[in-house]
Amino acid sequence: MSETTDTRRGRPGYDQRAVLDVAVDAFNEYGYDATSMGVLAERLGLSKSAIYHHFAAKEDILELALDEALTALENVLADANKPGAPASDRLAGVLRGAVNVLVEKLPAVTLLLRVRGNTDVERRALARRRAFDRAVASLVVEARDEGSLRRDIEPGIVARLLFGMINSIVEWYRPGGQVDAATLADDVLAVALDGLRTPEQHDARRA
Amino acid sequence: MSETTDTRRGRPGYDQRAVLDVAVDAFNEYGYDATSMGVLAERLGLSKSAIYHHFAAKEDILELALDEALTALENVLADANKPGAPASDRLAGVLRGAVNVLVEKLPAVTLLLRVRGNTDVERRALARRRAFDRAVASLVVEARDEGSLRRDIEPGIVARLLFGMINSIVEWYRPGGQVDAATLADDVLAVALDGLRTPEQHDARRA
DNA sequence: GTCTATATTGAGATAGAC
DNA sequence: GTCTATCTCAATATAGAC
Repeated sequence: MSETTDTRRGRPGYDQRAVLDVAVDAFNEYGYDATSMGVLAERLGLSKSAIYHHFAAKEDILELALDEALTALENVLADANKPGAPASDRLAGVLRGAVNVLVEKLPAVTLLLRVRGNTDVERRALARRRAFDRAVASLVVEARDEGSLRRDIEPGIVARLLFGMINSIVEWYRPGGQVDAATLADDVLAVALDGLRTPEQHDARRA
Repeated sequence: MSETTDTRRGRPGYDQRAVLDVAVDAFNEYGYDATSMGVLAERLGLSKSAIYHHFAAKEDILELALDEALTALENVLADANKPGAPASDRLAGVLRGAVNVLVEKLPAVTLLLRVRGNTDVERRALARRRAFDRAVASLVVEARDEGSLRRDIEPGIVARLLFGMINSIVEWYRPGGQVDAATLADDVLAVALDGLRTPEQHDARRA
C-alpha cells in the first residue's frame, strides 16, 4: 500500500528479519557474548550503526530469537494436550513436536538452549523454558502412573535424560543433511522407548 | 622443605588450584566470556592483578580446566579398551566411565561441553573432544556389527543421542543431591539399552 | 602473594548527515 | 536505511611498590 509494486522485502537494505537471521547464526557460532556488533556488521555488510536502525540494542535481537523458540515449544505443549488421551500418547506427541521445532527453528532453539541467565532477558527466557520442562516432567509422571513407563527410575531423571537426548540434537543436526526431521523424531522415540539393545537380547535378559 | 612446618596449602594467599576452582565455577555460572577478571577477583576477595600472579592470562585458566576434563575422559577410553572383550562390554564401560567423570569432574566437564571454538585454546580442546566422540562412535559400530545393538538406526545417530543424554547430566546434576554417581550411571545405561517402556509393553508391541 | 595505579583496546551505543 | 564519527565504559593486562 505504501509505495510501488514491490514484494515488500526491502531490496536496498535489510529488514528486521534478515538482520535477525544473520545475527542468530553468528550468536550460535561464537556465542552471544563473544559476538560483537562489529562482526555482526561485517557479516551483514553494514556499519554497526545501521544495525541500530533495526534493533535498539544487541539484547533485543537475542530477545526476539528466544521468544520465537519459546513460543514454538509452548505451542507444541498446547497442541499435544488432548484431554482424555492417554498420557503416553500426549507425551509422545510432545517429544515428536519438540524434535520438529528443534529442526524447524534450529538456530533460535540452539540459542535458547545456551542461555545462562545473566540478564533480565535471559532470566525471563529461562523461566519460560523451565515451565516447559516442568510440564513435560509431569507428563512423564502421568505416563508412569498410567503404567506406560517403567517405575524403577525416578520420573524426574527420566524427563531430564529424555530431553537431554532431544536437546542435544542442536549440537549436530544440520538441515539438508542425510536425516530428515520425521526420521529423526522416529529414531528418538525408538531409542527412548525401546532402547538400543536388540530385541533378542531383551528376551535373553528376561529369560 | 622450604619454610616452617605447614601443610603447604598457602594460608595467607591462594594457590593456583584454588584460583582455578573458583574461576571455573564462575565461568560455568556466567559463561566464560561473560565472566570478567573483575568479578573473579571479587569472588576470590583479591585484586584483579593478584590473579595474574597465578595465571598469565584469563585463557590459561580455561586451558587448564579443559585439559583436566579431557585427560579424564581420554583415560576412560584407555581403561575400557580391553582387547578381546565384547564391544558391548567395552561400550558399557566407556558410558559408565564417562558418567563417573562427569560427576567427579563436573565443573571442568561442564566448561568443556560449552566451548565454542573461538580461540586456539578452545579449538585444540574441541579437537580432542571430537577424537573422543569418534572413538565412542566406532565402539557403537563394533557393538552393532557384533549383534548387540539394533541395526535399524544409523550408528552415528545412536552415538550422538547416547552422548547427548549423558552430557546433558551436567545441566542438572549437583553433587550432594539425591542421586549418587553409581545410581545415575545405572539409570543411564538402563534407559539407553532397555528404553523407557515397561517390559509388558515391549512384549505387547512384539506380539 | 598481594596491592594501587594505569595503559590500552574493544565493546555497545548515539548524533546527525545523506 | 545507511553512513562516518564519536562518546563512554568496561575489559584484559602491566608496572612497580610492599
